[in-house]
Amino acid sequence: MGKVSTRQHIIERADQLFYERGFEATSFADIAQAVGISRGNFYHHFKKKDDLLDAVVERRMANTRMMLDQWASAFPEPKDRIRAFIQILIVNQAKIMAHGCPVGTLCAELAKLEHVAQNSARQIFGLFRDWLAEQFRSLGRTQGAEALALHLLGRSQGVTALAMAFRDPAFVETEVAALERWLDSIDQPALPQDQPS
Amino acid sequence: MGKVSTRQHIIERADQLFYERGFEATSFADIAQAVGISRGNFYHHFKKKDDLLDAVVERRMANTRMMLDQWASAFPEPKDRIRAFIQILIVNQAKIMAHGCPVGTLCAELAKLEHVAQNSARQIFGLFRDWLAEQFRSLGRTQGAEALALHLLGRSQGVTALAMAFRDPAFVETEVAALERWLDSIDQPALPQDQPS
DNA sequence: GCTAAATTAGGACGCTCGACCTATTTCGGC
DNA sequence: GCCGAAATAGGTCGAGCGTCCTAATTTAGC
Repeated sequence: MGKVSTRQHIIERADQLFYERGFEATSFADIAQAVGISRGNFYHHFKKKDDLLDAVVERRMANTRMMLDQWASAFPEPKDRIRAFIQILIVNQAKIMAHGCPVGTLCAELAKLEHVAQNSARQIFGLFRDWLAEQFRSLGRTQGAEALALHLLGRSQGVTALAMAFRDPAFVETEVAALERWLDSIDQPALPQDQPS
Repeated sequence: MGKVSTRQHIIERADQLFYERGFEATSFADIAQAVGISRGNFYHHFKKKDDLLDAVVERRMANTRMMLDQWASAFPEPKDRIRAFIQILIVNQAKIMAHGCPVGTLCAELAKLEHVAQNSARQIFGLFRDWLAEQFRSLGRTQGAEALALHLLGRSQGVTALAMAFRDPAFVETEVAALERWLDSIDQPALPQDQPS
């Protein structure tokens, strides 16, 4: 039936704990206890803690891709798709105020540890950046699409950082409203009849 | 004599290492080695690691106050003061790309550890918020001064987050330029006549 | 149904950590 | 110059960590 493999179960719980407590602060014993298996069993699935981290990052990549695809199929309009991205700040507001952005905080931690996996973690941001850039391109902003994507990504990261520090729901809502106004104000240039290069 | 007390020396090095490597990842042995003292000597100055963290946060608070005061005395115009804040992103660009914002990353780490000192760390953000709000008030924005301050603080945090992840100097410079344009666009309402002062 | 492989359990290791302790040295007030 | 306090050095302890190991159990192929 709904039996998920132990390996998958480990990855899911590790994903959650890495998010809530951080990578270094989460021990194998913590995860084993959360999954309900022995510590020894652990090492049959993941020899090194870094292997587990790789699997978690891979899972987050896959989940992110799924989410982006889902938005793309749910919303035909690029602006609605971008709005869905902005709305994560509201949908996950409680978690964000408690533990920040899963991607941003992981990248920050790995950067401080000078961990090899920080390149992989950065790629999750890359997924959002590229997807957002594509939406802005669909809006006709073929020129600075990537800059717009990075701008929005950065704004979103800033909201999560202060949300975590101040834990003020009103701030999050104010900033989300500002982001949506910013999005609305983006001009959707009429397509020129011929491309004057 | 430039002789600084051992205690002060410890705090300075700990401040630096907490920033570069993170609080938990920095051990007493690391700091002792950096200072050039024995581990035993350490415990004469700080009984608990949390005591040292408190001292580091206090130091950062004091340094922040000094920096803000310095800006206030160097720039009579509120907009120039705010511009000085924005320019930290350029002045500390290299450090920020390597280790992020000292305040933001510390708050994030302490939040994940559910550490008692996260309230103290948050106060450093509070210093910036209040100081920025005062500048916006001086600009005539008495109404939404704090919201403007938090907006700017958040924008700055977002830049540091992506700067750390992507390590792209061009992104930082683009966003700083955007922030300065945003600042310039803030309307400075004409003072009403009945404001003699 | 047998057997080899996959899975699980749990102990053991070497190490590092924060914390504590006891000596020894340095220093300042009188 | 004496002496008590401050400062420094370095050892030790228990706990927790990632890692590894061996043994028991379950599973799957033929």
